[in-house]
Amino acid sequence: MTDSEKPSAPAPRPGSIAARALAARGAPAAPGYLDGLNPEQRAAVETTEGPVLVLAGAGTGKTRVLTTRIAHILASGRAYPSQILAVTFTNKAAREMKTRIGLLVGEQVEGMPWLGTFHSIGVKILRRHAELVGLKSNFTVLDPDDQIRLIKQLIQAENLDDKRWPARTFANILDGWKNKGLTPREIPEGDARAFGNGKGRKLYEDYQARLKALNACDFGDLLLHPIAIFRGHPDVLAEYHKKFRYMLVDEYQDTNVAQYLWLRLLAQRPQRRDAAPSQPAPASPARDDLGYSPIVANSREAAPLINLCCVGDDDQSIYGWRGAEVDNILRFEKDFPGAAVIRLERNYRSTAHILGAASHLIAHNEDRLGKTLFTERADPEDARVEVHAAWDSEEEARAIGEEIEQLQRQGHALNDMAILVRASFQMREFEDRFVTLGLNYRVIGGPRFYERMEIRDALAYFRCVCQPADDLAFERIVNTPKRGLGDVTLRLLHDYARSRSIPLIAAAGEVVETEELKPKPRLALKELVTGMRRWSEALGRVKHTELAEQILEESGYTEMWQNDRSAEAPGRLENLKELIRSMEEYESLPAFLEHVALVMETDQNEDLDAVTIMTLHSAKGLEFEVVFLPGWEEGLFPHQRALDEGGRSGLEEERRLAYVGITRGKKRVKIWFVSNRRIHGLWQSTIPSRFLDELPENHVEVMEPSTSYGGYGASGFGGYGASRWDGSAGFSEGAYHTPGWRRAQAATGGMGTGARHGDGWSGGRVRDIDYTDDGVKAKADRYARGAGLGSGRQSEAPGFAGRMGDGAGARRGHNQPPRRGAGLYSSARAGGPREIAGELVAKSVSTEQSLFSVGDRVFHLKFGNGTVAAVEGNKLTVDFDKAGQKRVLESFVEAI
DNA sequence: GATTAGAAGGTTTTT
DNA sequence: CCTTCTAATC
Repeated sequence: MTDSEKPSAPAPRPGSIAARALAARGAPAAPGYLDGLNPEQRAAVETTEGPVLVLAGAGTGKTRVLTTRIAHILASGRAYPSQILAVTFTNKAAREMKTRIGLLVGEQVEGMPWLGTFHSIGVKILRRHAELVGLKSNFTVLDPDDQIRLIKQLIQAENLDDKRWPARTFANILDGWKNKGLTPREIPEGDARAFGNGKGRKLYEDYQARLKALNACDFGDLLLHPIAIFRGHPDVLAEYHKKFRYMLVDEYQDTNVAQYLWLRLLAQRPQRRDAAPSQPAPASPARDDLGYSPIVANSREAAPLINLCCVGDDDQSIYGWRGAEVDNILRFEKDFPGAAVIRLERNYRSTAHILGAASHLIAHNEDRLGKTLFTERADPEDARVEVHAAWDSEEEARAIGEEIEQLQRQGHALNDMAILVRASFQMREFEDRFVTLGLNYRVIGGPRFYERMEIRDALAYFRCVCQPADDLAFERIVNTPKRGLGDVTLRLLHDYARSRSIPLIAAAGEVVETEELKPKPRLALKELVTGMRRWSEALGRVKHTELAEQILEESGYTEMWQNDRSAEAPGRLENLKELIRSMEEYESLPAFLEHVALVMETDQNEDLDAVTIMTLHSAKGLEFEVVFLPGWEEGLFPHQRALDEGGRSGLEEERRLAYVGITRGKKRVKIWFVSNRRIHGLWQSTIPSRFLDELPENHVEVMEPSTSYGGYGASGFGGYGASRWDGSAGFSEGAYHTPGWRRAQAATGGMGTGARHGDGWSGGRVRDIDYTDDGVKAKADRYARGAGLGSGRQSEAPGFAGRMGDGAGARRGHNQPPRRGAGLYSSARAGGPREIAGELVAKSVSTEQSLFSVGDRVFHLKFGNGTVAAVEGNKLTVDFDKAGQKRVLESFVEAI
């Protein structure tokens, strides 16, 4: 045990006279840290004993409660810092918590070794007992990339076609199993059969065996191994039972089954009478089958106290798709009978309109514990939640850009504004627009620093040096830079290593002494091997930052990039320097490596004033004065795939996402939807999201389209006919059946609930953007240089020549969205019949004979009358009288 | 072994 | 449409 407990002077036993005395002492004059808490928050802080569930709605001071609670436990002498287990999901949350506790209790926070993420605490526990699961305590934590490479090897070893059975897919399946806390033996038979010709279970077993051989584990194992240890070694578990007096869990709604089991093992003390603390879990992940009886807290006899406090918000559970079990939070009271449930509903963040809109929306969900946020702020000046329509996504970006500029002119900081999108492909249009506007923006969630190729290569070198058994790292760098050590050499090394059961590096060391390799590769390998030996030997002797530099120099890695002519090379070298710099804070190379494995993140430059663009998922927990929510269209949001695969609960999760989005706004929330969006390069008609119809009329304002683009459709909502807001049309609860909904359907040619969108939506990536740590600058520079670094993208920014005006299509090339309405622009453009590929595509190509033939006159709801120019299956090419030539689906037109 | 053409596939993501 | 990865070249 490394932490600084003082067993000689235990904290007063809760409930003891000393404890009560302490509490009483605090009672008359409440300590300062309790000031300013509302009654519910205060209850959440002061109910220290027994299980507590705090349902903390968005913006209700959740973190404050958590940190104050810890401060209170410490200040009242209930426990020492080292006796508190406080778990979060992200490093960021852990860091913030630590800082804020520090503000309350000062130095004491430094004595809290058990404040961290599930995974970092898992690592800590595992390092202490690694040998119990067959690892050495200096095991490596594999990152997903290594994991996939390893799985690929295994799939090939099984003689499976790695095309048909992609490693990535198996990695996902594996992840799912581990999220559920399942060991190879426990996975459902069906699952096991479904992958790789029934070899799923075998692959899982092989994978685990391989990890053990590599002295490594993956992220999932950081939870699963401790669970196995706790189950198999009651003495170890007891040690932790004794240690942790108070447990706190943040974002409880995001916990998966494995995390639940982990927590439960720690929280559940053995009962006196039926002393069976650890029962084996059966194969099924279903909670009721796990063999746990509810924990009876503070029950008669000696059942020890479980001072577990979980904080969460079922309405913000948005990670079901990656294994989170909302059910964990919904069942808390059953799991822990007698639990105190405290609701925090007083919101300090948003206006009444925003809260009203969010609450009304989320009320459409059935699976929830039910909370209603309220605020005391009542400012008649507060803006309602705005709903805007745009013709297409380009206009959406343009209009939002304009609005942001206007807000900026009014004195708002860009830092106070955010654009929250459902899917990352939506970001691009905003980026493009902002670049042409010269508007600073920052993208959250791009490729992370530690995921960059050069960084991963460098780390692989370090890993080889620190952990000679790390074959994966060795494989990564054996021929980087190019040394002429290709497949042949590697295969030989593998065979050699396997036959002797030694790691690759060791094998390499031996092979170079033999005649097995040709002179050239032999020499190259020898140089690498001697380098490794030299570096390993220098490990404790030379300062780690210097050693790191030395490794990169001597291996030729730095040189490789110096000789690289490509545009990215300088940036990569810069990143390598940054890597070395960031090592300063750590004591040694191994210490740094551990940090890297768990904390895959880069600090964003927050000094710069910039609009934030990010996904709704990554926005959870944040707040902004002004929030833009674009893309509220069926199929995109709610996402088609969530609907298809998740059914009602999928829809509910999407709705929670919408709720999260709205509740990020403090002052203003502006929702947008468009009528046409480009999906996979093809333009598709879209219909407004059902969530729009679930917003309450009295908190929402439907905005008229700005004048320059107006003129389409009869009402404000482009082309969709009247919406429920602009008439006296009644407002009913039925999500699918509001007048607006039905009209929208009718107006788009009877497109169902997205069914026609084929197999889903998606889009390009923003990944090519070569962000340095400061995304904003990198992107701007790239355009400033004129020479595009990436592929295609720069072709869309025509030089910079003439900022594209706001008029329609400065950039419209041959792929255009359908022109709006009755061809506003149809004859305005220069030259001849334009090639218009505005395609409305359905994947379900009917083989039937078309009802139409060339020359037929047809009518299309959006494009008006036209003449059929060509027929191709169920797709027609139509020369519209006003809108030009388009390809449309037969079902979208009718004969006239 | 490096370059290049073609195919596949394209929600959300932390650790 | 656009990116990414693999297979087929030189």
